[in-house]
Formats: sequence, C-alpha cells, structure tokens
Amino acid sequence: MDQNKAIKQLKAHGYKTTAKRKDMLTFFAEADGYRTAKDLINYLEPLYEGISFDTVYRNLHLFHDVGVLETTNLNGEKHFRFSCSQHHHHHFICKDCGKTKALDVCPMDDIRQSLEDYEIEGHKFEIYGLCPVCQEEWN
Amino acid sequence: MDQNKAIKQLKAHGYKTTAKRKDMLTFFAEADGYRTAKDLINYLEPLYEGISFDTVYRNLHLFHDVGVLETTNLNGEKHFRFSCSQHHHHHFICKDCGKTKALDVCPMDDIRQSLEDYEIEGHKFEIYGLCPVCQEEWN
DNA sequence: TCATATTATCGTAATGATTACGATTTGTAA
DNA sequence: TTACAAATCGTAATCATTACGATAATATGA
Repeated sequence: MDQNKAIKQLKAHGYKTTAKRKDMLTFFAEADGYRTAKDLINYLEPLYEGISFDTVYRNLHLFHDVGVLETTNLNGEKHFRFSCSQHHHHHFICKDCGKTKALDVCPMDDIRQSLEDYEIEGHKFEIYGLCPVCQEEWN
Repeated sequence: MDQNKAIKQLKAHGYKTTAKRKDMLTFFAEADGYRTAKDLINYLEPLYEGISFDTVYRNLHLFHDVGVLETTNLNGEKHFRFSCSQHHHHHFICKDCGKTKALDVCPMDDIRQSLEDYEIEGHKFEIYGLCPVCQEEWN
C-alpha cells in the first residue's frame, strides 16, 4: 500500500480526497510500522490546529474499511499501519518503534485439520520484541 | 488450574483468602473460557451488592500476577481465564461463548531462526470462530 | 482467644481511548 | 458556479480501567 494507491481506493469507494486525508496517508507512509490514533493526532495537530477527534478516528476507520490500513491491538490500544495486501502473512512487531518484519510462515496451514468441527473466522499471529535498531538504543 | 491450586498460589505469595476471592475463582472454574471484568462483576453483584470496581480489577490483576489467570485482548477488552500451566500451547477461542480449545502446534519453533537479530519477548497465536455448540445455536 | 499489623474492600472520582452528534464547511460532478 | 453529498468542527458522552483515602476483614503469634 502506498499513498497513491490509497487515494485511488478512496475514490473507488466514492470518498473524497481532502488535504487532511492526504496528510494522514503521508504519516502512515513515513511511519512504516504500527502507530496509534494519538501518534497521528500529534502529527496532525501542528498542521491543523484543533483538529477534531471525530475526523481522526472516522478516517482511521474509513481507511481500515477500504483496505488501506490494517489494525492490531497492543496493550489495549489500537494500532494502525498500511496494509500489506500482497499475500497473507504475519508480523514481528517492535515494541519500541512499532516497525514490523514480515513472517512468511502461517501456522494455520498445519492446524485446519484439527479444527474440523469449528467454524474458523480469523486468526492472529504476532511476535513481539525489539528490532535490531532498538536493541542498540537500549545498550 | 483449579480453585484449590489458586488459593494455594495466593497463600504462597502472602495474600489472604477472602469470600469474594473464592467466589471469583468459582466463577472462572465454572466459566471454562475467556470472560471479561464485566462478566465477573455481573456474577458477583447479586452476591455482594455494590461490590467495588477496585476489588474486581485489583483481584483480576493479582490473579494474573501469581499465575492463576491468563489474559488476552478481544475487541479492545481484556478477557481472563484460568491458566493452563501444564505446557506451552495456544487456543482456538469461540467468539460466542468464550470457551477455548487447546492447540498443540506452536509456530515459534519454525520461526526463531529467521529472527536471529531480533530480541523476541513474546508472541501471540489465536484462532477465532464458533465452536460446534455455538454453531448449532446460530442455525 | 485476642490484639494487631497487614491486606482487602468500599465508594467514588479520575483517566484515557474511543464514539457520537448537530451545526458548519468543503469537495466534486454537472 | 451551483448544489448536494460528504467531511469536519467543537464538544459531550461512553466505556473500560485505574486510583485513592477511609474503613473493614484476615491471619498470625502472644
């Protein structure tokens, strides 16, 4: 996912392109990892003094609904990042900087058979820790 | 984990046995799956009218700290269940009733090698859906 | 059994993230 | 340029969770 693709996605769904939305997408393009609503607000506040919670949260949900962002819950707080729509995979997530590393293995392949009677709607596999860069900063 | 073992754990850590704590443990023993703080409060309220949030949340955290409960975050809300301390495993979790099914596979085994430079602190693998019983109830 | 120190609980207020809403403004297509 | 739907504002409400000073209950040893 990148900014242009994201804007196309919005248009394709009949949503408008606004300066704020563009800047939100810039934020996530530069972030390259999971970020919170608060992170986004901090980024936008200097650009648009007094920007409304409504705007921020509504657009985060909108972006998620049209597939621009994916989301996960870390310590009870929602985190967002650009979707990796290529192929199904999971992530290592750095607790410090929020950046991710894609993992090719998906454990579901080996497990479906053992859950025949269960209706599977989704699954989550994440690894948490410190990326090499942030390890340095702790030493 | 069962009620007696849980009470022993509390004593071993110097915590007291109270009627409320016993009833909380009864709740989780009967629950046999993930439950929220609210679920617990609903269960306790008829027994102890006006029971304090402080009591409920403090004890949930205490139970977690001494290894009586394990916790996970579902839709932004903390859920608790008796720990399965035997050996490391993951769960299928029913979205309807919160009951779980243990999964023997742990994807970490295959993945550690590909994260040599990363400091791994934890991981999460959960499958969500409907258990056989709850599927029936939707038909 | 009883005193006492320590732990638990109460009642309630505060916090933090998120959602909601009527009024106003803005983007877009004709 | 107009008109209308969509977007945003400003702010209040909600929901889960945490915090705290005052009071009560438990466990231990005299």
